Amino acid sequence: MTRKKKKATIHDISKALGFNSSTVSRALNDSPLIADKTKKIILEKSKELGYQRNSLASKLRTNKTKTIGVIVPRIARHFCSSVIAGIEEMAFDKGYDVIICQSLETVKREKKLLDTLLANRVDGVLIAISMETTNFDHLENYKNEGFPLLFFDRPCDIEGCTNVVIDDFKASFDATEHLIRKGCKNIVHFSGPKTLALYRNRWRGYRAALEKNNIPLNDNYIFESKLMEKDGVIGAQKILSLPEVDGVFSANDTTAISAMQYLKKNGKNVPEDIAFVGFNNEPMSAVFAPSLTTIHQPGFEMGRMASSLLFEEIDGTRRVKGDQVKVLNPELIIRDSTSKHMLSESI
Amino acid sequence: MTRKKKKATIHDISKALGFNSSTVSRALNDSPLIADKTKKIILEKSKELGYQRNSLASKLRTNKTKTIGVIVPRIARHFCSSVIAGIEEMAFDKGYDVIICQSLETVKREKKLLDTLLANRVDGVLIAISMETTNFDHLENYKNEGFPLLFFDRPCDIEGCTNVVIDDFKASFDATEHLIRKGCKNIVHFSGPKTLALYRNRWRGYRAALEKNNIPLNDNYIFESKLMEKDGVIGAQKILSLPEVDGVFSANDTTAISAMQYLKKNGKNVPEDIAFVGFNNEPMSAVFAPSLTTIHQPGFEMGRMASSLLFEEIDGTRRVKGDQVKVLNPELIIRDSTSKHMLSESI
DNA sequence: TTGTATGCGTTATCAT
DNA sequence: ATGATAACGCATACAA
Repeated sequence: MTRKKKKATIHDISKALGFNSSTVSRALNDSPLIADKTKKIILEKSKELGYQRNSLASKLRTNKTKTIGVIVPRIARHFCSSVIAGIEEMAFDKGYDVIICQSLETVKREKKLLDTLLANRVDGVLIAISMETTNFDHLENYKNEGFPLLFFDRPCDIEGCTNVVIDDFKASFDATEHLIRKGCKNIVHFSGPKTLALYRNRWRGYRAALEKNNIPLNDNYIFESKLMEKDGVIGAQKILSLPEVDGVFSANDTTAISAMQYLKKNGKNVPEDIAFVGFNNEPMSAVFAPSLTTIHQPGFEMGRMASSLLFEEIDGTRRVKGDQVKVLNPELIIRDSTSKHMLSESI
Repeated sequence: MTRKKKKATIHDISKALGFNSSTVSRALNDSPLIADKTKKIILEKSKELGYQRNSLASKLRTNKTKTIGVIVPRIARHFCSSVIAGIEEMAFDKGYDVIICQSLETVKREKKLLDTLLANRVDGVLIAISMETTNFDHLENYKNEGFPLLFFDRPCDIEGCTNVVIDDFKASFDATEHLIRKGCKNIVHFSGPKTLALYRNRWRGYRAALEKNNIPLNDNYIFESKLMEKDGVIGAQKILSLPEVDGVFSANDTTAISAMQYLKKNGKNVPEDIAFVGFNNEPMSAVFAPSLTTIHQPGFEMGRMASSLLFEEIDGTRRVKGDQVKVLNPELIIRDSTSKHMLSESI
């Protein structure tokens, strides 16, 4: 256990060899100006001395970090980690590093993370805003300064933003109509905070499907929450007091599964008594009994798309004028939680 | 959409106010040397100009980044994200930033990430090595240079390392003995690569439990793989050709669940025909039918412990001489996948 | 309490 | 093809 050694610098290499430090720098950057044999000598010596470039100095000098930041609500969520995988793949191809951060659904952390990323002069940021984020000032400031900031999954309404999202309206419309086709007449909707455009869109899709099928809207059937596990229990309890309810469209899987568990324990059968459709296609949903019909979102694709747009903005190859929206297509995954064989289905 | 503006520096503030830039620097760092009213003026102006400290310059100058790196195999894994939560909490208290990275279980990425972290001069690194990592050279070099590098979950055998782990031997012993008590006589073990000490320990625990209970060891019952989903299917297929098998101890939940699914589809009942114990307590395991008996690891606690030790090493308050191991206690979570009511249980 | 001068390690712009 | 020098933005030792 040696004591912490001082790191070798290009000056150490230059002194050891008699070359000037700028020659060393150029050689280490594989500049075409430097003779091959010189490069070889310098590279060897640098290995010998255990040289490792100080990125801080380099970034400070060049004013480029070749690094982007990503802020997601929670890295553990399947959808988030898919998006991250897509981003990392794209970034790798472009030679960029990625700093992953989680806001844990709080604005406070979101602000702090954004500040830290910018203090570290990342070249751009991709963000899925937190559930608490209703005021966009902290984002708008940076956006107005011309900083490459791009939103995915949860769109942001401020001017001049690029949003990469899935078609939440259509997905929810399809999900709800699927329940209706399965014979459901009294469909509850587990909604997230309607302060988020995302959840407003899902709610609108639900309503549109009911309207189109001449099913009266009932405000008592909209349960708004943060869609945590406990909210599923609360939702299930409310449902038990509404015996006519025969279907649930939940804006995420976690809450749907939690509700199904509670209902099963309390003598309700899924899908026979109540059918369920979730959202997100968490791995858990395929494995729960009954497996959950849900919406699959192309997370990996979204990550690739969002980062590729961000890189265009960073490189200046994309002119950003006014709002831009890229919409990806979600997919309804039909499973057992809606496998009723009811009369209406064959009509 | 304004064009990218140049960021304000302490010099801009100093010029605007007539103070020297070092006064500005001190004021922004809330130095006690600076008069309160001066501080106030400088702070106001800095806000007006939208000043934001350039961390790169600051870090370069001070040779301290107040940042640690964490490398985990996959951020999506429940256990990993629990550890990260613990690390982030501890780091927040100490005023450190955390850079999260995933090796995706490959040495290549692991090396690259470690290099990037060190090029960015993080103050220390916490790592759970990848499954492929059998050669520790890339880690040993840094360790030998006195760099604060600390291992968690998957211990590292190189000299002078601190490892924060759970008692994998005991957990596996308990898991296996639990199966034995439930009447299992022919117990298969799904093992990870035995090149990892972690999986060797789990395998040893399994063997020790069999030996203690006078159950002959059978090498055909050890299925070694990378414990992916597909390995569960392969394992299940092998089991179908071994009709005497009545129990499985799997070194992770994913593989166990995948195997249970396959067996169920092929007419085997769990736990009646074959009982299962997994490892990791993934959320999915509570939700699968039958729910999976498994080992819960205190991830959050491990994260707090590991980071707290790392900070001691960074601060120099901990003398690191020779190997150190911190062992946390896992917990057997008994669920339906081992709920046999067999004769032997009541003996 | 504030100012002056210097350097962290790198790269870019000159010059040779 | 290589060298000399300045500058990126900040923090600190020293001076006043």
